[in-house]
Amino acid sequence: MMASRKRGAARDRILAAADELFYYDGIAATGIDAVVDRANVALGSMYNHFESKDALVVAYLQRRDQQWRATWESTIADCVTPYERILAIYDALERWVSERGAEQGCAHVAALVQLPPNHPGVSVAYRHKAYIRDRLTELVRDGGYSRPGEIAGDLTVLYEGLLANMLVTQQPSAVAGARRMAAARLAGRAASAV
Amino acid sequence: MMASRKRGAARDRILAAADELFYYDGIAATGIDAVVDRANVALGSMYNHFESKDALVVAYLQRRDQQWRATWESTIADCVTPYERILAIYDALERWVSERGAEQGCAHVAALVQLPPNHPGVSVAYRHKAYIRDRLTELVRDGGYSRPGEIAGDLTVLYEGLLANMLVTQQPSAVAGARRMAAARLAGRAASAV
DNA sequence: CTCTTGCTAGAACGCTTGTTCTAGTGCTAT
DNA sequence: ATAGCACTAGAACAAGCGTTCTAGCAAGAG
Repeated sequence: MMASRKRGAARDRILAAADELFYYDGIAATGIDAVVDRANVALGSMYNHFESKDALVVAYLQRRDQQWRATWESTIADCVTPYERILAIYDALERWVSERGAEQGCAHVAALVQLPPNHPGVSVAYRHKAYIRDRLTELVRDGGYSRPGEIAGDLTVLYEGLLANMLVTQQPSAVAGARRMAAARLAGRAASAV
Repeated sequence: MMASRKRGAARDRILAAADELFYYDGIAATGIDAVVDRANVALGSMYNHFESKDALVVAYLQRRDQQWRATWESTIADCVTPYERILAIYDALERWVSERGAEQGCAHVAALVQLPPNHPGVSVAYRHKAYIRDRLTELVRDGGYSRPGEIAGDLTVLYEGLLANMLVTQQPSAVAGARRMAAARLAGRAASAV
C-alpha cells in the first residue's frame, strides 16, 4: 500500500483535458470520449477516478474555483492599502487572462447556462459567485467604506461585465476602463443620488 | 392565394415555445420534441416551417434581437436629452426585465456559450452585440462626448454585467447601481487617468 | 518470481436526439 | 361539393451519448 506508483497521474491529465474541452467547447458539447482521447487515458481509467461525467464536471468547476481564488488572494496579498486590495480583483483578472486566457468568459456562468438546475455543478457555480461577492464585501468593509454590500454589488457587476465582454469581444481590452469605473465608485462620486 | 387562413399561426406558437424553452432550459438541452409538445404542434409542422433545429435557433435569436431593439428604441424615443438617451439602455433593461424577466441573463451570450463556433446562430449573436455597441457609440457621440468609443465600451461592460448578474443572483436589483456608475462615467469623473 | 493493482483497448448496452416518412383529417377557396 | 393545403399522429432510422463490462498488460511490493 502507501503511495504506490505515480498514483493520480492519469487523474491530473483527465482534469487538465476536461478543463480545456469543457471551457472552450462547452460542457454538454464535449463527450467523455473526447476527454479520454485528449488525456491519453483509457475510458475505464476515467470511470475509476470519477464516478460519472457529472462528477467530472463538478471537479472541473471546483478546480477552476480554487485556481481563481489562489490568483486573486495572491494579488490581494501584494497590495499595501485597503483601497488597492479592493481593486485587486481587476488586476487579478488581468493577470489571469494574460496567463490563461478567458475567451469564453466565466466558466461558472457558462455552467449556469449549460447545466440543468438539479445538476450538482450548479451549486458549485453559485457558491463560487457567492464567495466572490462575500470576499469583495469584506474587502470593502475593511476599507472603511459605508454600505459595503452596495459597493461590492456594483463592483461585482463590473467584474461580471468584464468576463461577459471578453466572451463577446474576444479580447480583454475593457479591464482598464472597468477598473477606473470601480475606482470612481469607491471615490463616492457615484454613490450620491443620481 | 392571398392571405389564406391563419397562415403561420402554428409558426408563431412554435417560436413562442422555442423562446421559452431555449431561454430557460438551454438550447442544447431542449429537444425538438419538447418544443413541438409545448407548441401543441405536430412534428411535421415544425419541419414545414423550419428547415432544421439550427434554423429554429437562428429564428429564436433573431426574434429576441428584434424585440430588444424595439423596446430599447422605444425607450430612447421617450427621452428628451441626449444624456437621457444614452442612459436609456438601463431603463430599457429594467422595463424588459419587469415585463419578461431575465433570470437566465442574455440569450445571445448564452448562445455563444452553448453553440459550436460554426453554428449559424453564433453570427446572429455577434451581430446583436455589435449592434448594441454601435448604437451606444452613436448615442454617446450625439451627446457631444469625446472618445465616444471608449465611453460606449465602458457602458457596454456595465450592461453586460447587469445581465450576467441577473443570471447569478436571480434578481434585477443591481440596475440602479449600474445606471449611477454609467452616469458617473458620463460626468467624466472616471475618464481622467487613474 | 508472483501477486496485486492501476492501466489499456475496445466491444456492447440502452437511451436520447434530429430527421424523414407515411397516412389520415379538416378547413378554405373556388 | 370538391380539390388543395396545412395540419395531425406516430412510426422508423441513423447517429451520438454516457455507462458498463471483459480481457490483457506492465510494474512495484511481498
